[in-house]
Amino acid sequence: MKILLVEDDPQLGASLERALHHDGSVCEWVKTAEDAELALDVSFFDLIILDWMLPDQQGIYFLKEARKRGVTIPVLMLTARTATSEKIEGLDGGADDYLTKPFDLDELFARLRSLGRRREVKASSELVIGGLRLCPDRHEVSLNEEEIQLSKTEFLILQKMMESQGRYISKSQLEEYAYNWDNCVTPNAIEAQISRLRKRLGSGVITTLRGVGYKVEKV
Amino acid sequence: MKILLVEDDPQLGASLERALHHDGSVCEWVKTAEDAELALDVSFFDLIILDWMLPDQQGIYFLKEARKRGVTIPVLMLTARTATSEKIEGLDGGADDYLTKPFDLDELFARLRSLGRRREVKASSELVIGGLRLCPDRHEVSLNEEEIQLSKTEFLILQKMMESQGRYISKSQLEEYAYNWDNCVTPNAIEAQISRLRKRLGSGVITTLRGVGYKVEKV
DNA sequence: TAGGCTTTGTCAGTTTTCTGTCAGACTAAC
DNA sequence: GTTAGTCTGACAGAAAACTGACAAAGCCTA
Repeated sequence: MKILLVEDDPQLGASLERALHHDGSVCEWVKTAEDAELALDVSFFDLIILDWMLPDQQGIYFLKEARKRGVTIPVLMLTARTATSEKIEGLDGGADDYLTKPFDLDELFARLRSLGRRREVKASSELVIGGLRLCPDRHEVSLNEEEIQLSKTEFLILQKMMESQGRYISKSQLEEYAYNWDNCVTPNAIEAQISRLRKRLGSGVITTLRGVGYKVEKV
Repeated sequence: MKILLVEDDPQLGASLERALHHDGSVCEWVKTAEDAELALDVSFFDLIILDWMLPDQQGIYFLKEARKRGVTIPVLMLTARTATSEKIEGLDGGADDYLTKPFDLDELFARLRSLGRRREVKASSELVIGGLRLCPDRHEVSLNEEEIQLSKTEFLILQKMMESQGRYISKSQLEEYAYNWDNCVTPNAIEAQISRLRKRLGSGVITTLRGVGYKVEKV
């Protein structure tokens, strides 16, 4: 895991850097918000550990700016402050987690693992709804542990529906997703695909709301 | 945001449920791991608040099992324990965040927002009046936790009425909203829709004020 | 390259569901 | 009791969705 550590306290910074290295992570340690910004522009990071107080800027302002610029990397804030109102400011400013000094290194690592895991989960992102399971990487689908063969388009459509997590998804959305608008197809193409999907998954898995769209039901 | 609250302490549970409702979230409160599992099988949630100690199972085991089964919903664990080793166990068991009792409600909300944001869950603007709940996002309606199927137009009309928050809303307003004036329909079209809505929601939910309009009553 | 198999969009016919209209009943207010 | 407004069951037209058949296209194998 590649971590950007933004901490101006030389002692804490050094020991954190050492500990992170020891933990098997790659760590870039910067001491100012300006350097942090530079680092973000230049490299890719999985995680940011951000001190609340920095010499050139409040960490929280740096964070807010970064979020505005579209940085979505998980951020764990460090601070000596324990006041709840400030924790809230931090979390609402875009932090994903929050730790008050002094803290236990092991807890820090556990929180980092938790933050990092989420990213991995998203990356591998097996989709599960009830007994239905879809693995985009492997291009596999199973229903109640039983494998089901789907064609390419059927798979795409089911994936899109499962990604929307129980929300109805319209035919035009599915069309856009499955055909990229390149191919002009009739709306009936989607209907046909849904019909074929139902034949394979059994009825009851995909429900229709007239005029709205389709969704995958928990079965 | 739809939240599953797993907490056996009746006092804490009740006050959390109230607070979450007040915050605009939909909250399903269960007291045992078994019920939590059931709830997960049946409904979709954006977030889980999980107590460490449950009557039938340790919350952490429940969580580990759920993660194994592919549940990726963010989880915030609640506990009276402050020992770091247990925090670590919680986080490594699949929790996304951790809060020790007693905690500040505002901090809890901030952490929930942070978790929800991470998931890129749009803060779904749930409409709630008494036991009636409407989620425009999911196109779902429930009355006293029981789901109710509505057609597209019925849904639109109920939504408009619920948005006007206890004020009477006239037939012509509803007509404008539901038909965009494109379709010239008789006022009776709305009356028919109201009649159908009443059939589904039960009488007493929608009241009429002659010459003025309709409103949704707290039930 | 031919033949067989699968995939998939289209068509057409069918089915399902929705929904506006009508007519007659009902109701509250005067 | 009258009247205007509202309610609701029945109905029918329309819209949306479903599905079997088919054919074009792609792919694999011999």
